Amino acid sequence: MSIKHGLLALLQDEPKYGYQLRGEFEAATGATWPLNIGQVYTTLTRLERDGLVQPSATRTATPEGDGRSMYEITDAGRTELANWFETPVTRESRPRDELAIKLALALAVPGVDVSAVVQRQRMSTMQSLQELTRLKRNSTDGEISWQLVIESMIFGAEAEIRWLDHCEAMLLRHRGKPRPAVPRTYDVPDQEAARSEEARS
Amino acid sequence: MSIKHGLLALLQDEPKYGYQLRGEFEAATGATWPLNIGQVYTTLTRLERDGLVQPSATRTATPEGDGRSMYEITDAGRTELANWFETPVTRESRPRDELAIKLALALAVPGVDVSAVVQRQRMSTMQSLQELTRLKRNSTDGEISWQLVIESMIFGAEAEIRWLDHCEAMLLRHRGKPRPAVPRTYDVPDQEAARSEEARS
DNA sequence: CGACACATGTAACACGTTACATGATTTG
DNA sequence: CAAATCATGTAACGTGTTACATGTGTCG
Repeated sequence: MSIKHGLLALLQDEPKYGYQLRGEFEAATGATWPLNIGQVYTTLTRLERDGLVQPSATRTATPEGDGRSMYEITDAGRTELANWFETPVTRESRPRDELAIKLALALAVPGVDVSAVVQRQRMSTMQSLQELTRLKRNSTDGEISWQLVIESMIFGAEAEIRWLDHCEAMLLRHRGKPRPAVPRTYDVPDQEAARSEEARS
Repeated sequence: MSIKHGLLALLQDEPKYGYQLRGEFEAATGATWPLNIGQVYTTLTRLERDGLVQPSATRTATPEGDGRSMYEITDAGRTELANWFETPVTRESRPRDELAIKLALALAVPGVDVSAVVQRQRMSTMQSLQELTRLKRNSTDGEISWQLVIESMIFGAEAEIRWLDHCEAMLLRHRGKPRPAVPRTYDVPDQEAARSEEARS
C-alpha cells in the first residue's frame, strides 16, 4: 500500500517514468529502504490495471519523447491519493509486529530463554540507534523529508529499547510464578469426553 | 514471517491442530491482531511443503484420533525456530513504515496540507492510545505475554505522537523556506542534451 | 571495445488475506 | 429441527520482492 500511493503522490504534478520515480522516491524517504527498480514497474503496471495511472501523451509531445515510458495520474488516481492523505494510518492497518509476537511466544512456550532473546534484541536495537543518529548527523539541512524519516526510526528504536527494558523488569517480577506463563484461554474441546457424556446420559 | 514462526513455536511441545493453534496464538498475542483461521491452514500447508512440520502420528495414537489433523514440528523446524529466537529483528527486516512514507511524500509534493495530515494522524493515534490503555487496565495479572504486546503498542503509539509533534515543530521552523522542500537529488539524465553535446563536438 | 549505468519489462515466488465449500458437533 | 460453532481445506487475490532478459547510452 505504501509504494503504490507513494508513486501516485510523485505523479501528482507531472508525468514521470520508472527510474525517475525510483530516484525521487528514494530522495524523499532516504536510502533507508532501497526501492528495487523492478518493483516500480510492477507497481506501475498494477496501477494502470486499476485505472489510477495511464501512459502519458507527454511521451511524444516533449523533445524527450524517446525510449522512456511516461505515466500520468488519472482522476481516479487523484481521488485515491487524496483519500490516502486524508485517512490516518491506524494500528489495525499496520502489519503485525514481529518482535512483539516473538517475545509473546517466547513467553508462551517453555524452554526458551526469554531474557537472552530480550538482551540480544536490545544489543541489536542499540546498534541500529547508533547508526541512525550517525545518519542524522551527516544529513544536510535541505533534506527535510528524509530527515523526518530517520527521526521516525530513531523514535521507534528508542521506544523499542524502553519496551525491552520494561519487559526485563516484568520478567524479573515474575520469577518462579506458576508454570503456564500464558494461560490456556483456549480450552481444547474434548470431543471424546463430550461423546462419553452424551452416551452416559 | 511472524505467523509462520509463531505456529512453529506453538508446536514445539506437542502436536496440535488448526483451531487449537489459532486459539493459543491469540491467547499469547491478545486479540489485537485477530488471526484468520484460513491463514492457519495455508501457513501449515506451506510449512509442511518446506519440511518444517509434518502430519502427526498422534492423530491415531490418542483416543481423540478423529477428524482433527494434528501437525508436529520436524527437526528442520526446530532448527528454524531456534534460529528465529536467536536472530534479532533488524530495522531492515521490518516492512516500510507507511506513516513515515506518507509524511515524507506529503512534504515532497506540493499542494498537500502537511499540517492537516499530521494533525489528523495525531488525533487518530491519541485515540488508539486511549483504547490501548483501557485494554491494559482491563487485563488480569495472569496474561503476561499479551500484556506485553499491548504495552509494545502503547510505547509505539507514544513514540509516534512525540514524532508527530516533532514534525509539526519542524514544519513551523521551515515556513517559507525555498519551494522544493525535497531536493531533486535525482537529476533526470537529459538524453537530448547529451546527444546535442555529442553532435557539437 | 568493454564495463557500467540507464531504462523497460516479465516471470516467478513469498506471505498475508479473504471468500467460499464442506461437513461434523453442539446447543437452544 | 435450526442455528451456531468447530474443523479442514481450497481458490484467488494483493502486495512486495527477486532474478532475469533485453536493449540503449556513456565513458575510460
